[in-house]
Amino acid sequence: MPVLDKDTDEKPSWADLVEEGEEDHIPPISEVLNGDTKIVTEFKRNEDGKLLKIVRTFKIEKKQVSKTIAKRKLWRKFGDAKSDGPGPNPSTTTVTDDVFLILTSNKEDLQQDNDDPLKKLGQSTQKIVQCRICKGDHWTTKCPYKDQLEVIQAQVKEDEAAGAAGAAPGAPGAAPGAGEQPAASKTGKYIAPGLREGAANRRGESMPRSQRDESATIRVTNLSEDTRESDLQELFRPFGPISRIFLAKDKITNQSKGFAFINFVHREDAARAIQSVQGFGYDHLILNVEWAKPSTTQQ
DNA sequence: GATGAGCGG
Repeated sequence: MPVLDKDTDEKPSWADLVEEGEEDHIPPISEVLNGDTKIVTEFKRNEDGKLLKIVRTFKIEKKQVSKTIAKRKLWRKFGDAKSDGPGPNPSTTTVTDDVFLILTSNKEDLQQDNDDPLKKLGQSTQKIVQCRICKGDHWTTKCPYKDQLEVIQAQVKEDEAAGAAGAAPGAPGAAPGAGEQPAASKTGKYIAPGLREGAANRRGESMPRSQRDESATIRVTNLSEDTRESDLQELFRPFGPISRIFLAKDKITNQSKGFAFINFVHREDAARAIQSVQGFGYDHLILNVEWAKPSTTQQ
């Protein structure tokens, strides 16, 4: 900018004045290129006023520098480095190794990511999920053997409790980590106590179904769009304790879909609710209430 | 006229 240039030319900064005063007879820093070596010669005055010549030799690695970056060498320096020559001043600047950024969104990388799973699947379009129980291609929670697993877990828990109480003579695996190995079959595969030969079938004895009890769930349809969960709560509370209310809503718009599920604690209460609220006029609409079918994901 | 959502790995 011409205006700035004028200013700086006419009124050098205090720092520059001091520098100039000190440097009156000091030759400027110079760089000489000699093949792949750069020799930088600098003169300095030490504390005693003696002139020192500092020669630094740099080995230049041949690199491809883009034109845009090379142009920066021509930029006018400012501040304390105003009088420095082009390029980095070795007395104030350390040039380190290049740091390369690894861009993970690289197209090639993405391509590779796509390739790998395909290889794994052996060109099939199979789902990638694998059941931990039976190795089938469904989630573990959807496994047909899941109930059995529940029994195993329940049995293990029971045994742990029995062992901790110090009772139950002959109960194996008193506590995990007690140095005792769990009982193993001839094949070395672990078999839960409840499933071992001679064990009584105690399926479902101690553990309640992990799934929500849907036997006391009713479905309410023909709700007006501005019905809220709290409204349903008020409407059905008189019949008995409610464990859950689900009002179907559009995930994105949050708009009510006009039907809801009410989980009562007691099935009798649910039955009475159906009896009473069925055909009930609510918000200019007539409600429809009936037993809910188990949800799609219920087993 | 509509039978929920989302969690894992």
